[in-house]
Amino acid sequence: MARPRKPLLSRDRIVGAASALVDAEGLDAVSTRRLAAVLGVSGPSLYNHFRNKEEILDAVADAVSAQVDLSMFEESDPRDWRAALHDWALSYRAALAAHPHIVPVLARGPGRRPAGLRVADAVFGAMVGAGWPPAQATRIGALMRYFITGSALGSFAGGFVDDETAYDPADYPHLGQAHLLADHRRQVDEGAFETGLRALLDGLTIQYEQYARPVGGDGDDTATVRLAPNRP
Amino acid sequence: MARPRKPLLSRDRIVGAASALVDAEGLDAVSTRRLAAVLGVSGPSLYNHFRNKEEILDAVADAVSAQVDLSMFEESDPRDWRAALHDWALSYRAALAAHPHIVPVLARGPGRRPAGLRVADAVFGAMVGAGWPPAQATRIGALMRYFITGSALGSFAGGFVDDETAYDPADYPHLGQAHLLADHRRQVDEGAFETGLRALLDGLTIQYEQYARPVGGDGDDTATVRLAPNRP
DNA sequence: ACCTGAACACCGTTCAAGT
DNA sequence: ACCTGAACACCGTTCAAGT
Repeated sequence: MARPRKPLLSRDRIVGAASALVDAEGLDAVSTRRLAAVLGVSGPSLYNHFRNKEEILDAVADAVSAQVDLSMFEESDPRDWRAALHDWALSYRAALAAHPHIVPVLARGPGRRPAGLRVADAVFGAMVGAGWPPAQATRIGALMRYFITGSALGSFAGGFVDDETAYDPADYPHLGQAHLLADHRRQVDEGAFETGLRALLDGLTIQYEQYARPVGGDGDDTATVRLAPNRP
Repeated sequence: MARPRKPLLSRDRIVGAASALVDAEGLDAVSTRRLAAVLGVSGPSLYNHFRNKEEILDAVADAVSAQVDLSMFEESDPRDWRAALHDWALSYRAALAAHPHIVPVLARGPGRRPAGLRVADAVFGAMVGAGWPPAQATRIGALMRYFITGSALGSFAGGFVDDETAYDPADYPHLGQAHLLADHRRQVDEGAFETGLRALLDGLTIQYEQYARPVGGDGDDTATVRLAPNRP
């Protein structure tokens, strides 16, 4: 059999199988040959639908970005930038946490991935709409990304080994309980994320009062922006 | 020739060559065979010094962690946790920015890497010494890691493509200038890092007043800790 | 257009053999 | 102890051939 009358493959089928493989066994488990085998075709068939393996993984990453809820940026009062950012961060993190193995691919930046770009666009637009100067809105999009992808990638607690003898008190005087972290992995990571997110939003609130005036307060929908020096 | 009277290889030589290869050509360029060729030996020789390729890359990552300055945690007044955290974050980011390709390996967590553990130990010890409750000190270590590694990994600006046609205004109404980001890559990333770091420290300062009282104010060097609920 | 098998230039790792 | 070549079981990708 050379070409079937109905195509065996589609971009969506390939992305679906690749996602499942990434979730189940990690990035390293994805080879074009294994992926093709799962799909019941031979390895080179994939190249009729994607230029190379990287493009397949990019599509998997973009499918995760597509899961991020952006509705809070449309619905809410533009003055509620803080609440919107908070809810978006939770949704973003939840999407990444559900597919941790693809995060390194996603963290490289939006590039040309449509869903990733929609996320960047929505955040930037909402912050500008809330009265942030564009340069600051760009920075907010970037720094939130740093924090969220960093938290999804690192799994601080999971990075420690569950082995009491691994952390000699003579070498690391304060890490006596570190081996316990592996157990409490989820709690520690979620606690750190919550604490960090709250700190970030509190800190940005302080900066907001220096950089901008909110928009739309009295039916005036143009941003009244006051530029302030970068360091107060 | 089978075994030379003086060893051709050492762990340090291997790590040095691997670091250079990672910096020059990225993670994917490091294969055991290429690395061995650079070192003038055959591929399997490396296995006399490291168990596998992953261990070599872990050692490269740890060499980067070893560059992080930790002196601010020893020298400073324990009450200056904020200044110490700030300076440490800059030093950490600088170390990662100098070797961006190894960041994905480093971001997986300290594991058993000695230098990475020294970093975690120093931060945790300093925060507890400054009066933070241990659970909060753990979270601070984690969230700072999230932010710093996320910023070193993502290069938000570098993630955009320098191509005016890539970001159609119909699809992404707010990304009209996005293709310019590639040019200003360093500025945007550094600006976002500074803004985020300041926000994080401002936010933590607010939380500090709820969680703890500073230590050593009147020659009393035990922490007086008041536990507060996680959400105020 | 879409799939195939064969082929090319690679991989990481094991292992017996050498000194 | 430390290096070697041979070998095994893989890779990603190209390409001519088939329908």
